[in-house]
Amino acid sequence: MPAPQDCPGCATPDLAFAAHDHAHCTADALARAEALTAAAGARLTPVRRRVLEILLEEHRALGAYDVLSRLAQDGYGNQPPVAYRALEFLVDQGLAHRIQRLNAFTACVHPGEDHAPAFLICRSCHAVAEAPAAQARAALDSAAAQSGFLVERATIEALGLCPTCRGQA
Amino acid sequence: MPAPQDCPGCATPDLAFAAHDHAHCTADALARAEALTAAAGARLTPVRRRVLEILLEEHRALGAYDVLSRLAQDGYGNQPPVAYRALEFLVDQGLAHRIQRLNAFTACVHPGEDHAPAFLICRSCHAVAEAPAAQARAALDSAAAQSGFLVERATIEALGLCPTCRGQA
DNA sequence: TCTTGACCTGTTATGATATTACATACATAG
DNA sequence: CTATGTATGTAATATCATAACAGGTCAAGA
Repeated sequence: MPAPQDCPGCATPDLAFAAHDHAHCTADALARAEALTAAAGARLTPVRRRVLEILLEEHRALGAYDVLSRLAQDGYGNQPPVAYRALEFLVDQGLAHRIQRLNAFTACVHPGEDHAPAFLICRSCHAVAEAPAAQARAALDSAAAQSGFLVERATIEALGLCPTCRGQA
Repeated sequence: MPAPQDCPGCATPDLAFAAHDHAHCTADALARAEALTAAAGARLTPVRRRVLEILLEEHRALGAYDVLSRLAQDGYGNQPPVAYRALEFLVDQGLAHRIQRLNAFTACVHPGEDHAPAFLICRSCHAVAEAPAAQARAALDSAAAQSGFLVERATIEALGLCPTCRGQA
């Protein structure tokens, strides 16, 4: 088995959007997933493994219900928790990412001004502040440019503790 | 009316989480909203104005249904589109932000490694790449630190065009 | 004045995403 | 072999979001 860096695939930023031996990356990733879960004392069961395969097969983000319908085709349970639980496991194990939203709105504190906001969301009191993120945005633009990707809109959110709640903890 | 920078409130990053004359910021923001919508030839109708007030009153992000239930208390319609439409208007006018996520999952391309991913999501072909965003993350951390906010988890997403789709456009 | 057309609001219905609660199966330590 | 913890299956329901259409308001122009 080649070392990870030998795989000329998805994990290499410049090649992420380019054609590459995707089957190779997939096999490689599955093998590493087996090793990592074993090392963590967790079990990469058939459903979980299949969900990871499904995610790896696609070069895009899948909704939980997309995953679920593919699982159902393979004879697994087709109720939402089946997919959500396997996905949660993979995220916990660092094998997948959840691209998430808050489903919420805040008033803009800089209306009428051109600005690149980042949102600081306190997980304790749920306060939200809008911080200036021009630098972070610039860094993102330049990282994207490495892959030839053109950023049109960016979402930068931080979940953590506000000063007040930090003081109380 | 004081100039915006005279308002010692929400819009000042260092003070965003600190105690301040919030009523002042609110009044100020509403006045500016009136001016901005008028200048844009748009109408800040009672529902829309009320929704902005509701968002401004809270120092946190509200779900559309939260907004809706407060609207209903004031005698406005209590069907989801009432809130969604007003919120959409405010976002279009730059008076509010929508904090959103994709509700989707991708396989991690760097499992087992400590990394700060940014997601590059092509709006045309829906491909998703995971780009290294250590710099953007560092910039975010430092912007947050200005307000005394401690970042635990960050979500950095870019919506735009991948190289392939750019070529086709 | 009347009409027209643009835009705003309300309502019904439905789609899409996510979780709770509980029942069953299964692996493995003792 | 059995008890325990963990994984999976299922039903029901909660939460978030949009499509489609009906009616109201208001201002510009005939």
